[in-house]
Amino acid sequence: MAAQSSQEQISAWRSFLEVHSAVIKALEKELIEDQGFSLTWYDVLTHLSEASGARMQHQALAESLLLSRSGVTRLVDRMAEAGLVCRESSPQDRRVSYVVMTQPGRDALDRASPGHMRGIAQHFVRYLEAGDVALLQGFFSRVLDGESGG
Amino acid sequence: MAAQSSQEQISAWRSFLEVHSAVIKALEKELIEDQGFSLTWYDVLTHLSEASGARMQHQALAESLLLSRSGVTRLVDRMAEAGLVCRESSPQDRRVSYVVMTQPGRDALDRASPGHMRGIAQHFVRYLEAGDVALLQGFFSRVLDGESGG
DNA sequence: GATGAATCATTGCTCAAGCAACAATATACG
DNA sequence: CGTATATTGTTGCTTGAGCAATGATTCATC
Repeated sequence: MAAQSSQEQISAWRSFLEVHSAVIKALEKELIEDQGFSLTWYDVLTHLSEASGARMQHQALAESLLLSRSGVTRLVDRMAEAGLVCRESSPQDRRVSYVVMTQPGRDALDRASPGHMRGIAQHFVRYLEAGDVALLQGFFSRVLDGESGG
Repeated sequence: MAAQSSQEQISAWRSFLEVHSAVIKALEKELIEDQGFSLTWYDVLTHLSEASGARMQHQALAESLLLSRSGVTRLVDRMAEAGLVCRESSPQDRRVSYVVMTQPGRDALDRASPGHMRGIAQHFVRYLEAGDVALLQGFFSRVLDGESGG
């Protein structure tokens, strides 16, 4: 690794940023045009749909979404007003309140999913060549392992 | 490519997002602690330092930074107030105003750069293994080529 | 040369997110 | 038990960004 040009590595980092920005903007635009909600909302619905009972604590949701707790509070406010989720307080611990996906939330996710998956395929996955996936996953895993622990 | 699991590809996309978030947050935190300004400011200074005459039109800066023009207007407002850049109107075309890096801006970039490069190395580059850079660059280039044109 | 269309930067407004402070509740420890 | 500490979600405040509308200027076409 030491022999590689630092220039190229920095350039890879910059490209990483550009790719992220370009792809995110394309996906967000499509999602909003098609379904009227943002990638963040989609993310919430996805995480809820994968959670047991379609419910998560605010805290856990914040960690999953890489958002602050206050951010999640307001995010859930908006999504609850739109009817996609609702809150339920826990009987065991009266501090916590769960975010629960409603049926309209499930419907919204089902409606949005195919198009969004197509978007990911079109703006990201289609540029992957044979072997890229494994290598990317390896790299990403190393980063996430390393960064989560410090 | 068609034979690859769609599941794995989506997973790669998700990891991409997580990596971006984790690394950006780490770098931003370090930069603010060390120098008191954000990644966006750093980006502005970098782009200016690479431009001929250390000057760019708002328009060009917006495109480079992948930001809106109004965003750039306010961004430059703040950076000008901090003394890192200043504006100069063009005599040829009186609509355009250039953003010019000041000496304090150059100094700030020089102070920030080594630490930031170290940060990129530590949070991103160090996880690259032999061959990763070329392959990543290939992939990123394909994405950027494809996405810029449509 | 004059008039309509396009381009550039700015401004008003809104929105989404973070931080710090807070209130309510739970846990630990004497 | 009772008190100190920690945790959970919320709120006030600030910040940074985008969209749409605006004003100033340039370009194009007649």
